[in-house]
Amino acid sequence: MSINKGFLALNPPQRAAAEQIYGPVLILAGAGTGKTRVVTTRIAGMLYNGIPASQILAVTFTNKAANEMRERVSDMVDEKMADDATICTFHSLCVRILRTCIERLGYKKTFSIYTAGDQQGLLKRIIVRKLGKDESLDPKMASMMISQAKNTGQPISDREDSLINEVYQTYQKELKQLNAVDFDDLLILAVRGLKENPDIQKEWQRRFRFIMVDEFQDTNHLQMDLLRLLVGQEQNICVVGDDDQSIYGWRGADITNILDFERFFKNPKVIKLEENYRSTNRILRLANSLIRHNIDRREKTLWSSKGEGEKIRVVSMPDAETEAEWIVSEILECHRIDRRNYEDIAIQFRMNSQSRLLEQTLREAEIPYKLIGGQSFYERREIKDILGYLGLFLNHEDDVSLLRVIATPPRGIGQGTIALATQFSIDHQISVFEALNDFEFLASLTKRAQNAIEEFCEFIHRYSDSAHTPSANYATMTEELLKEINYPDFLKKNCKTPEEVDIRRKNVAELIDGMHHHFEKSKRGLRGFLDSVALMQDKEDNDDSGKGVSLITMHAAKGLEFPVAFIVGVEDGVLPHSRSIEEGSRDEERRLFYVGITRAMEDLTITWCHSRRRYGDKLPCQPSSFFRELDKEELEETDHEALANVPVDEAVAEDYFEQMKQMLSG
DNA sequence: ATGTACCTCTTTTTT
DNA sequence: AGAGGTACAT
Repeated sequence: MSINKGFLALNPPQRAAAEQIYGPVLILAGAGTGKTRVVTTRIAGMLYNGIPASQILAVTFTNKAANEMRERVSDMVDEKMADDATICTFHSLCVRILRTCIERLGYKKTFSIYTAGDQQGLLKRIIVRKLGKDESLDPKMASMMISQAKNTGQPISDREDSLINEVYQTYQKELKQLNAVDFDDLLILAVRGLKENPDIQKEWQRRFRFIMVDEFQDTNHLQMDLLRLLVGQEQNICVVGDDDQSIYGWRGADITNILDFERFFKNPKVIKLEENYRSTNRILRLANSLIRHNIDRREKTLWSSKGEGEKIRVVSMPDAETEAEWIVSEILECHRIDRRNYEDIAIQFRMNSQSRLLEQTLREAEIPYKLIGGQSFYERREIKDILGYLGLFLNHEDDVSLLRVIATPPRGIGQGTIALATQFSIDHQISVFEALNDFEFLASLTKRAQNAIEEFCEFIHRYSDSAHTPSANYATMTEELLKEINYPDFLKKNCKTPEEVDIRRKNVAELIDGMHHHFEKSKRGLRGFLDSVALMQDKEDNDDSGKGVSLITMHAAKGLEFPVAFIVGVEDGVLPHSRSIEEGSRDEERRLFYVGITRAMEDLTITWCHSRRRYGDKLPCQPSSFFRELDKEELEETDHEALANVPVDEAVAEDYFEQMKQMLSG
């Protein structure tokens, strides 16, 4: 699309938002109101008007969103014109800042980025060391509390001598010794780097004259600090968001950033986008009726010119098994009769564990599906193993990676030896790798263990050398590495089924492919590859490129749209989730449901179950209390019993006949 | 050092 | 019901 056509395609408020490039701008963009179109047209327009791309910064939350934005901008202007614009996530922006100035904060330039998995591994070790085997503190819980403390700047506990506080202190100290930072540190350190070094701050301020932020309702306190440090005198900041879609409060997102935007940036131009281009009016009215029950919000009323549409079906089910089977039969009918593509259909749920049953049922019906979210590609064991090796090559202080790979595959260094090395490293305040290279430590071991360790160290040193050579092809190096440690055999041994071997092999091959690709495309070397991998929490390469029905959490569905949508398991305790009720975040659950509803373009079906398996046994359920808040006018409520007694639809029968004929003639 | 059998805990949501 | 971790046996 050309830039002129781009502007012509915008409605008046959208165009106003795209044309206002100076001063603070707040765009309140309701669901489906074309905010991405506005942002991309805005950037393209700036480029077209001669603003150098290098002065433009657009920040998103996911890599997927960043890539999409870059592509759409490129489509509108001359190729290459957009190349110099910085379009990236908050976290990768911070990495870019830190790779140039982290030494001023007392870290080494070679620092590693720890993912959630690495972080929990470290926390677990600390907790076990402090409390012995019967740890009474869940590492996951600890990581959440630490993240909370880091993001809000509040103390982690009201008591300074509390266990969690001690764990937190130790964790932070050890991270630094490991020459590693976690996700939250990326933000904290970048903010500190800018705050404490006015020269650096000036440099980045000068660099980005125009700043844009997508999904602004998801920003937390630190991200706001970062933005305020980056925005220069001219105050050219434009944020886009929807307070009604703020669903990441549990991760520290601060909804007041958008509700009180004026407090941070004076006299902003506020533009509301309320024309929805996605859904029928029935769907929008249903969504409006629900979200009205939230008090603290910027009033918006979505409308569309898409007509009324069908009523929203609410169906009650005896149990989740029946629910899955019924939805599958609906999907089949939708595909065969209405000639819908499977890609047009999504099943949304509150928690990932709900997907299992749906997956199984879809598989049995031979309907293709893609599971979006779930375990990230980079969290898979085989991938973590390989990345562990590579991370260790670049950062010998990275104990977490070392401990991960030292016995993977086993090489004659057993648990006992590893425990001794860890203890020695703690006693002498050195890394485990240094301990393994320490003469005094080696002398305390059996000859056999000494040999195994010596061989391991030689191996690490050898690969570290080539890993540090910038011109060396790290993809090829990794292939050699895998051959040398005989990883394929190790994989085969550790898989239960041949299919599993196949999947894991494919994953490894995909990783290597990715490395080759990165090596040819990017100049940032192995470190750059590992950085981008660590920040690739979202799963864009994963599954959403495939074909089929989408299985997706409502969180992951934000920003997507589907002609036909199902929301399953809408019961008290699931949506709203029981944990959220305890935490008093019912409003956020309501917004989550709102997000789910507004994904639907034409057809929306909501189901709930009278009973559901939990931890193995069946428990009775109540329909979600949110049903009371929905406008009954837009609903068509039935239960499964009633539906099951309806005779086979004539159209269905006809379709089967048609299929038979095709089979016979084909 | 590796494999097996039992035991535990799990279910929010994820950059 | 399933996964992952631990303990014990080989």
